[in-house]
Amino acid sequence: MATQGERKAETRQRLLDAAAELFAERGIEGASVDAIAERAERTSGAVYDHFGGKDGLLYALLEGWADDVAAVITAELAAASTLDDRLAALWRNVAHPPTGEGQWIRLEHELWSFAARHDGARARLRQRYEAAWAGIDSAIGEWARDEGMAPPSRPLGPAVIGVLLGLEMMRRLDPNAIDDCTAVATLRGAVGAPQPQKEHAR
Amino acid sequence: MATQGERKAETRQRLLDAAAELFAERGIEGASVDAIAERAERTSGAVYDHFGGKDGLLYALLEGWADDVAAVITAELAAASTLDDRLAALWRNVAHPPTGEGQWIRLEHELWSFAARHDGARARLRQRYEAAWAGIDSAIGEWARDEGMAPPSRPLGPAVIGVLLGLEMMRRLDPNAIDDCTAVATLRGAVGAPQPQKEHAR
DNA sequence: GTCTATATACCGATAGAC
DNA sequence: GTCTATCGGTATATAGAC
Repeated sequence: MATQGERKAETRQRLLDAAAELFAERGIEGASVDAIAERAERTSGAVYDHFGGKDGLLYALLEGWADDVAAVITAELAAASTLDDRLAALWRNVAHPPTGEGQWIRLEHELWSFAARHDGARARLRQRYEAAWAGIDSAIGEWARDEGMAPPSRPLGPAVIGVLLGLEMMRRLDPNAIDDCTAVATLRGAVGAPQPQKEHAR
Repeated sequence: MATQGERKAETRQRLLDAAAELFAERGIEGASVDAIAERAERTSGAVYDHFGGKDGLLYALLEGWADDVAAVITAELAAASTLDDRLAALWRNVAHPPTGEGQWIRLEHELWSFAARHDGARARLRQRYEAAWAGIDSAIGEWARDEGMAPPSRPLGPAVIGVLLGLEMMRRLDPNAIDDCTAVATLRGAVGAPQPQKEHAR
C-alpha cells in the first residue's frame, strides 16, 4: 500500500517522463498540457497542481535532468582509455544513443530553441550547460596529462559540446553525412589535438 | 500604377518576409497564420491564396532562401585570401551577422527542429543542406590547392556546417563561451588543417 | 491529489461579398 | 486578390465535486 508521498512522487515522475517524450516528439509549443497528462495517465489538473503550469513543468524537467545526462557520459568516458576512444564514446552518445530513449538530443534542441525565445528559460539552460562545459574541461585536463600534451590555454568545453550537437544536426538530416571517423577527427580539432594518421592533409 | 502581377509579387514577398521574422521570433508552431498576415499588412486569406496554408508558406520560404544565404557566404569567402581569414569569415557570418536581420540562424534552428518532426520538411531541408555542403566541399578543394595541402579524403562540408551551427548554439547561450580564436581553431580541425601556432598543445 | 466541467481565447481553414 | 465573417477544433487555465 503506497503512502500519499509515494503516490505524489510517482505522479510527478510520470508527468516529467511524459513531458520529455512529448516535447521531443511535438515540440514544446506543440505539446499540450492535456496530451502530457494523458500520456502520464493523469489529467491536466495534476500538471497545474504539481508545477503550476506548462512552464513550471519545463523548468522542473530542465533542472532534474542535467545530472542524468552528465552521469551517463561520465561513465562512458571512464571506460575508455585513449583519447580517440574517449572522443568516440562522446560521439556515440549523441549519434547512436544506447539507452531506451534515443531522442534526448531532439529534446535538447527543443529546449535550446525555446530558450532562444524566452529569457527565463535561457538563463536556466545556460546554467545547465555551464556545468557540462566545466565537466568537459576537467576531463580534457586529465586527458592532456595522460597523453603528455600541454593543457589547453582556454576553456574548450563549449567548443566540444557545440561540435557534438552540430555534427548530430547534420547526421539527422542525412545519416551518412557524418561518419564516425569524421566526427572523431573534428573532435580532435576541438580539443586541440593533432590529427594522428596522415590520411588527412599534411 | 502597379499592375496586378506586381501587386501579387509584392504580397507574396511581404508574406515571406513576415513569416521568416515570426517563425524566428515565436517558432514555427507558435506563429499563427493571422499574425503572419497581419505583419505583412494583409489578411489570413492571402496566405491561403498564395501558398495553400502554413506548410506551403514554410516550404516556399525554405526553397527561395537557400540561394540568398549561399550568395552572401560565397561573397565573403571570395574577399578573403588565407585559410584563417576564410574560416573567420564563415564564423563571422553565423556569429555576428552583418545584414539587417541577425536572426536567420534562429530560423535555421526552427526549420531543423520542425524537420526533425516532419518527414516532408526534412526531405526539403536536407536537399537544401546538400547544396550547402557541396559548396563548402568545393571551396575546401580550392583552399587545399592554395595552401599546398592534400585534398581531403572524404566530404567535409557537413562537418564544417555542423561545427558552425553547433558553436553558434553555445555562443547564444553565453556570448563569451566561444571566442573567435576558438572558433577558427575548431574549424581548422574540421577541415583537417593543422593548428598553426604553438599556443595549442604540442 | 485527482477528477469533471467549463470559461475564455485562439488556432487553421473556408465561404462568400466585393 | 483581398476582405469580413465564421465554423469546428483545441489550447490554457480554473472552479468545484469527490
